[in-house]
Amino acid sequence: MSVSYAQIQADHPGSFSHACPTRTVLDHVMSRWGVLILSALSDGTLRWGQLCRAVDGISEKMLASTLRTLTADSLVARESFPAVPPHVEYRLTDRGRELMERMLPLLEWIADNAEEITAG
Amino acid sequence: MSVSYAQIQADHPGSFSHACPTRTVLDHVMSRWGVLILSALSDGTLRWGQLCRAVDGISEKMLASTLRTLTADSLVARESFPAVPPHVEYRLTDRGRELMERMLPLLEWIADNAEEITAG
DNA sequence: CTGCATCCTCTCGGATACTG
DNA sequence: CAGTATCCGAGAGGATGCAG
Repeated sequence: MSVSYAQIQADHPGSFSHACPTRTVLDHVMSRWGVLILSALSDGTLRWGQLCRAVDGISEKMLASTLRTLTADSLVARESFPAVPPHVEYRLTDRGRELMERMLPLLEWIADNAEEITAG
Repeated sequence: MSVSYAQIQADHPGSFSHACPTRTVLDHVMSRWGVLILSALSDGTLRWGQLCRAVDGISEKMLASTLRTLTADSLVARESFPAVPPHVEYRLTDRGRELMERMLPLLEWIADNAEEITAG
């Protein structure tokens, strides 16, 4: 049996309604930069500078802001190594990896179909 | 073999870079209201008024605007029945259904974990 | 019933400069 | 290297009113 939206709402009454936590998570995870940061980290640990380059076009401000949100949601873990110069690593948590397992098939489909969709 | 972000980018060079069509599709499909409208339609055809009620909290302006975007992307089909009063139906296209097949597992995970994430 | 037009607000997000 | 602080514009998005 494949999952249906009706089934999800039956299992979670009130899901995706206005004030539901799902809306908050949706906003964080499906945000413009959130998706791309999570995707970049899905290939492994990255440092700040590497992330800045991996996520094409992101500003330092949005990188900092989005990383704070994702870290607060325990989807991304931040590890700081006291050293000069500073060294900070970001990686997915187990929860973040679970999320990306479900996100990547979607991204693959988008990569496969984006050209045709925007050509329309 | 499970899909990886690196593999997606290997198959589609330049994917998810700044000016890539994937960015546009991402913005449409993962937009605040786009997800919810597509989800509501994944259970079947709905009329304007039903959609307005199904997507809790949406304004008429954003419903119209988002529907136009999704229709232009051929993810949603609009069918108008000449009658008084007007009768208009919206449903997923085949392309839209393909998309939602990959989106729903993600939404299910979010529904399962949202409470714990926002509690953090 | 199904929208479009207008106005207004507020947040996202870019640019730039600065710090430990 | 890894951020923070500040300013500012553009666009998302809400409320209201009106049209076919």
